Amino acid sequence: MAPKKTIGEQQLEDFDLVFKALAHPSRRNVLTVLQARGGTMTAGDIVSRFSYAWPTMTRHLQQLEQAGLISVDKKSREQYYTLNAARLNEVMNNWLKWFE
Amino acid sequence: MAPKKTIGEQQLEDFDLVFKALAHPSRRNVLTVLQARGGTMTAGDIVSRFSYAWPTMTRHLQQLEQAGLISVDKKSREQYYTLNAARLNEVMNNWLKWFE
DNA sequence: AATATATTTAGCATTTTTGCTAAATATATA
DNA sequence: TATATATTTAGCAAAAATGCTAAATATATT
Repeated sequence: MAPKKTIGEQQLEDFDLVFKALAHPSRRNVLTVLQARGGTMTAGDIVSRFSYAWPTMTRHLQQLEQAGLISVDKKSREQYYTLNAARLNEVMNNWLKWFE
Repeated sequence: MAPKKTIGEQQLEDFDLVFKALAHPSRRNVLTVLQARGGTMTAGDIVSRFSYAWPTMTRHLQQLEQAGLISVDKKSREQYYTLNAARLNEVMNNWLKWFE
């Protein structure tokens, strides 16, 4: 049978993934670089702006993707990563609601 | 001489400490428990609501304190921890500004 | 003074995260 | 078909985070 998550459980899971993704400064930087450059970049463009080996960045990007903060679109050989700012704001504001 | 941090450097450091503190679900839970119970609790009250050994919770609380998300006031034997919701909202909103 | 209460510090083992290099895959170009 | 380009997967070592127990500290009570 399907996992059947309640809305609260889903939200808890979202908070977990998103806060874990945002825990590393370089992952936060990826998001701001994406935002600053219009929202979409290829993996290679992103890698070239950081001093990480490519596989290291690949993994950071995957974590951001699992959290839903970026999405990928493959075009021929290149991966286009797009910032999901709406999701970022939504999840964070949902969490911050508890502290208003 | 004094470290002389620019405002931007200070903010970067804030983001680092705050996001690191929020990375662990139990630390986030401590904040919501504090909020739900009026904003202030003793260390013992907090410990009793979680299934951690006391030293483990002590360390979580110290991390939250270093991030400025809670503050402590010692009264005789007890430590009163108080949620700093204003700081939480301020730091988070400062960061989220980049993605508006 | 002796004991009880509230909490922290020290030290250690386990798990998770991070970053790297080497190898693999997939698509494009010559 | 051979080679170049873009990127991921596998596997490992080092660093950081997490949780525990035992011991220490500090204050209150008897």
